[in-house]
Amino acid sequence: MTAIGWELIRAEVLRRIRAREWLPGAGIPNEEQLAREFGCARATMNRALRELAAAGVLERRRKAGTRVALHPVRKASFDIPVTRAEIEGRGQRYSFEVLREDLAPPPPGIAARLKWPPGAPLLHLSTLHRADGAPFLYEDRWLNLSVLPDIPRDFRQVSANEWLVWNMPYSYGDICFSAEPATDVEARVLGVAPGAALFVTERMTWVAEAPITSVRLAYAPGFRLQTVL
Amino acid sequence: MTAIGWELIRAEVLRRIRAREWLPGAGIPNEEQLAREFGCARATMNRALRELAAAGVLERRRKAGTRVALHPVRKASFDIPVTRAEIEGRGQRYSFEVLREDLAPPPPGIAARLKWPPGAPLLHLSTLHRADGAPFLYEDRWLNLSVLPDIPRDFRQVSANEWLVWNMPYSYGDICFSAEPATDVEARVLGVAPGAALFVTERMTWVAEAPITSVRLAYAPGFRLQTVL
DNA sequence: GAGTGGTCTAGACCACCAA
DNA sequence: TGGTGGTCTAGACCACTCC
Repeated sequence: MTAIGWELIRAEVLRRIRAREWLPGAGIPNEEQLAREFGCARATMNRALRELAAAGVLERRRKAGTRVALHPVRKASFDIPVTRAEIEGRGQRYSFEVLREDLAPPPPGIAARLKWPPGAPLLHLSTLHRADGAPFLYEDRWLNLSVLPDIPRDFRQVSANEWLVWNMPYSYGDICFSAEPATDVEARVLGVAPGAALFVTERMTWVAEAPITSVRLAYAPGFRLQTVL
Repeated sequence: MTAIGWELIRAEVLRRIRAREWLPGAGIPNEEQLAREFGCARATMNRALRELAAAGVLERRRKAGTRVALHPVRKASFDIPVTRAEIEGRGQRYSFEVLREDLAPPPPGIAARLKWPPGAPLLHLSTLHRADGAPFLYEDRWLNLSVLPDIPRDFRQVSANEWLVWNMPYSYGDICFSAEPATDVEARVLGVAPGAALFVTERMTWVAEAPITSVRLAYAPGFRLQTVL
């Protein structure tokens, strides 16, 4: 039973917590003691406990030691695939259609959140993504051309979504999910009644202090975002 | 200047990727070579590259080596707080009200997903959570009493939500987000029009093969789930 | 078969922070 | 100020997988 993998150790620690052998809020032995008990090196014990701390199960502080989290925060995480991959991953045929493409100043709300000077123009793109020909997602996007030098002439061959992933990857931003009634435009494009409940994703993306894009994705009814805890 | 060794290395590797010094799809030097270049131990290099691989920036395979991810998958993650904490965290006053509490067989769909014998009863709880007195969240929950021995007589003093986090933590399950039109019950309870767009969360929770609870959370309009990329 | 990442070890030093 | 976790090292063996 020597040389146990850190994953086995993590599993055993988690078992003790779930089995109430170690109670929420109570401290557990320190790394050195546990390493001796499990017959492994301290670094291996550290790896196992670190992973559990990252998952929110344990709380670790120098000197204070390691304790079972009192208020375990459930952390959910999921992947955000490119729309093409999302649809093709379901075994459906992907297509898209650019509905609008022009230069215009963004509405004040979007300009403010992008910290974009009011009145200055951005590229405004509206795209409908289809799965097996049926409307799947309506994308309303504002693009900052000044940080996108090699931007394509038009986005009719490659969707903006995909182009950005290929050409401006590893940017950062925030994302927000909500349920909203379909606007008239969304209703018409997606083929639903105005006011229908739509799952909406809004993203703002940046690279090095410069705003790249603000996008609103309105999914056709039936869309579900699923993950495991 | 509080950055640690492996974090600095990770940052430099990420910089090279963003700066196109290492191109998507192309391989990068192996751990040993990079460790020599950065003047660190191979274990330190491994830590930095492992973190980037976990973030979806790098793809690593034995023998094949490490390459910059061709299709960087955006991974979003967020915390799911207890409802009380969520409301109090906004500086609002939390209260809740149990609208219904009885024993009944769950509807077939829920029974099937819980792998629960059809016709066998579960505890059915409906709770309205309020923020500053205004309806915030309608919770419709099915609880498996047989794995919850010390369950409270009633849930009027502590919400089921909170009791479960305290007494059955570290369970696992899945979670699903969608936008749905308000049912008649939800509309009446939340004070919105039937069919209004509601953000809905559905969770199934298990402990060691035994279903604990299935819950549907319908948020009042205006709710937004936010996180960073 | 051989090259690469994944992991483990034993020891060491350091940063942090509660006592 | 001492105990604890965070990290680094140098070396080693192993598992996987491409050639």
